[in-house]
Amino acid sequence: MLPVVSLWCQFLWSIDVMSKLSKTYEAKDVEEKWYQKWMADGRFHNESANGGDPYCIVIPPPNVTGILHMGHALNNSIQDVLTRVARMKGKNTVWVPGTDHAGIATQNVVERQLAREGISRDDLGRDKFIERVWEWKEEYGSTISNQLKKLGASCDWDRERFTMDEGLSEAVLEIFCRLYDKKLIYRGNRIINWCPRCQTALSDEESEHIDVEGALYHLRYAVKGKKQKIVVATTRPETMLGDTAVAVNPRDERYTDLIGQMIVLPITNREIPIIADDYVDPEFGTGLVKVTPAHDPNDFEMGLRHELPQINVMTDTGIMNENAGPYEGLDRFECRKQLIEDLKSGGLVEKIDVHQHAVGHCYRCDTVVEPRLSPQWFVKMKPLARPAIEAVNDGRIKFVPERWNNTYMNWMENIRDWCISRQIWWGHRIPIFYCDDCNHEWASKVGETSCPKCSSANVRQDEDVLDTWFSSWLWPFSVFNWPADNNDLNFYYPSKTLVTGNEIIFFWVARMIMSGMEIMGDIPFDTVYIHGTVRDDQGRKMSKSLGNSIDPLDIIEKYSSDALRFSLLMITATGQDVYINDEKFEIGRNFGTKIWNAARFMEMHSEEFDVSNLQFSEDNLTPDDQHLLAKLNDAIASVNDNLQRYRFNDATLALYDFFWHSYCDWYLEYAKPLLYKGSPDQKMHTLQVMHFTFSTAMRLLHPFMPFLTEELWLGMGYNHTDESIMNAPWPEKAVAKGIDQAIVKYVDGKHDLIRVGRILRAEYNLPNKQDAKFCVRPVNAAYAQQIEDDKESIMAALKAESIEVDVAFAPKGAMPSGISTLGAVYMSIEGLVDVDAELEKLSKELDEVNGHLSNVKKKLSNPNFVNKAPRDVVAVQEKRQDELIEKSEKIKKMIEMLRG
RNA sequence: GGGCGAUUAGCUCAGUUGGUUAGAGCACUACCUUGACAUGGUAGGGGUCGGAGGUUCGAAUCCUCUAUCGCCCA
Repeated sequence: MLPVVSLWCQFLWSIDVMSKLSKTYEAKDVEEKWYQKWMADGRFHNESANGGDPYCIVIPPPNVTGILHMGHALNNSIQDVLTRVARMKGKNTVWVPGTDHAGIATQNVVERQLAREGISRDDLGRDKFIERVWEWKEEYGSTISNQLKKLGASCDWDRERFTMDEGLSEAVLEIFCRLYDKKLIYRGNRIINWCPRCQTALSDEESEHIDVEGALYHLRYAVKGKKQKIVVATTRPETMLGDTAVAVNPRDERYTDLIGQMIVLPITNREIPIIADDYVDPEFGTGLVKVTPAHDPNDFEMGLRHELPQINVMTDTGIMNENAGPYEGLDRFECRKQLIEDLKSGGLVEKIDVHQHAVGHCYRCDTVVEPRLSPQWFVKMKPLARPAIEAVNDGRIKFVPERWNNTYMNWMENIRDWCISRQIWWGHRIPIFYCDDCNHEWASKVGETSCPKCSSANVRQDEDVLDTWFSSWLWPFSVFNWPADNNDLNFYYPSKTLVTGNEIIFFWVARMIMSGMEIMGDIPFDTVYIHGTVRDDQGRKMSKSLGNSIDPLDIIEKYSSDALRFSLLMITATGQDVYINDEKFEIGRNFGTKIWNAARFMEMHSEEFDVSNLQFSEDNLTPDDQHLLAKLNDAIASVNDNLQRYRFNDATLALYDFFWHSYCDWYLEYAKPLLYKGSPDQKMHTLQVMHFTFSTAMRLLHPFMPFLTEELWLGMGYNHTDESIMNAPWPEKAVAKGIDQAIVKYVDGKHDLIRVGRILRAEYNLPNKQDAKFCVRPVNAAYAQQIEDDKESIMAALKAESIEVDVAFAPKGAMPSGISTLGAVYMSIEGLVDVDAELEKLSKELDEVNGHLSNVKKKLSNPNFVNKAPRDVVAVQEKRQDELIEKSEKIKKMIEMLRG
């Protein structure tokens, strides 16, 4: 037993000596460790007093009841990238987090909790109930914030806000009173969307229209005093109990003689008039519509025009009331069934058609919404919309992608008043007071006990609370303690970019722009980046009921937070919906592993190396050094450019490609012989280039993979300059000089040459261990010299025993060969060359080249092309023609040699 | 009914102002456990860009029509 253990320990020890970095990357420990450290060091926090260039993002506050889903993960990964980049650029950066109180949702949660205890909120009473909600909030309300921390979100948690906290409540009351006094908030008896389950009004936006297969019922109504029956079509027959007219279009000649006659309603036998109104669409149904002013918004308007009575036939729980006659007490859908049965037996149903239509559903509980006549509070939107439309029209605020402008404009230009009162208890209570003695009504931010008009103590506050969005539309300035005049607000407002999904453009984005313009007189943010919706791999929205959601926390557990972030950003094309499955996250994990192992490799060779000196001499740069540094500069340019355009997928792709291919596949392999067998000077120089490049790449990658990069920043010792990579300088422009583009081009050619050589090896199934001899016939003397100078590294890449470089090289016998941009490559192998296979390969290649060539020739011989195409396009084709001719000639010569 | 988006390799998606015979990742095939990495390496097969028409010297890219799917609004 013992010897085995000791051997094992020895083995572990030897690995330990090789590298301080562990063999595998333990994401879980690393991520937890660094987040705690960043928090403890206060790295997410900033203050206006520190001055500088402000950069502020406000988080779209998730519901306090929420748990992190993939949409949040994407949304916050994007914000974190923007925030971390700004911070590294040295801006005074603040990302304000927080949650909203989600009135209906939270109330539902707590009511369910009470139900389990066998009590209702009414048993408890308003004050006690609110206490319970606060208790719930204290216990569970920080769930989503904690989950955001696992994601690595660098929010300024010292500034975390809640829409019901004192400061934000103050802002809500202040705004309400201001708008009330400006007559922009009013009370009206109108048709609103009523949720019979939540027993509250909803705004138009909160009623989600879902296409359902319903029925169009054709009902027969009797004309008074005649045997004639007319037919009306309706999707909600139960509302006929509240009909107060039947309407036709005045231009509909079929029914001209009916106008002014009376109808006797079935069941209730009430008499109602036939009226003429332009609203009626003669094409729909029979061209006759029943009018129910208390249960339909259009009928309501019609009712006002014709002074029709309004008969409400339901209670607020969706049960038929005393106006429903025999159906009193029945549920609305039960009533519908029963009523149709009764009408059928009376021969009063002409037909029932299958009918596709959109039915409003409560966005919180999915219950079918009932349009209902009810006194509610509204915000008058048209005056608020005007400046908000302007702000987008003149470009002060821009949407990315631009097409959302249209969606925004369309909604804003047809905006309707916003119903803000909710018949629930959890929320900001409407600050309106009524005097029961003199009927005075007024708004006040403080609790009132006497009437300012008649001094009566008989006053009471409105029972309703405000829509949750009435607090979140103030978010960009209320989080900075508006209305109190303060430095933070002056400094950080307006914020920079709002990052959100398209589903809350109306709910939230548009309203924030309106409140910003109205209250602050300035835009709340200058850019609105709308990202796509995260769906499952069948394109379905992720939802609990479908059971198709992927929990980001599971992904973090399985692959790491860095992997989650990087993968999400890499597969999310700008503004397009993103389809995910578990496997997608392997991209990020594998990339992280690749980086980790590259770091271990460097570290193994850096024992004698001082990372505090990364200054390499520009005169000593080898062609491969220059190539790597050129690619690094390209990556920096690409990442910056794509970030600016919100093309996160292209930014991550540039990082991925640079690191995996330029750094690992080419440079690291190039460096191996130098590090293992080179002179101390060569080794020193190579490590300088490697560490310089790696440390720059880590900084460029940090906003996307914050944890891994921080771990390596420390692990590699780069923290001697900046303690945390979070505060290290962001690579904004080219970082390396001394690069000759001709040499970069040569290295591209060298890579091509190596590729051609490898193909030759593969074609002859040469085992890895078997060395091969190569001959190269360069296209010119300059390349010949460069290849000669570079022979060692090319030989290593090709596992070649020797390389003969000769501009006049002619194979003595049959040799496998290929064409690279630097010149022809021949492989000398022992034994038989498969001449037929070589000939076939070469003739295939010749066909391909000739195919290209004939295309190019066709273009160039077309006078229209030569005359009309831009000169540089023609020049490209001409150059290409020359190259193709040359290549074609070469292949022909090779074929001849093989045959000869 | 109005608006928007999608349709490109077996799968998931890029392709930015029209200009080399269309790219990536995954999956697949062959070879490779070489002293960073098999969560890896090397090489390879695979699509003519939903369909039709048009504009143009030239179209995956622009226009029209059309089909299918999805989203938003009424």
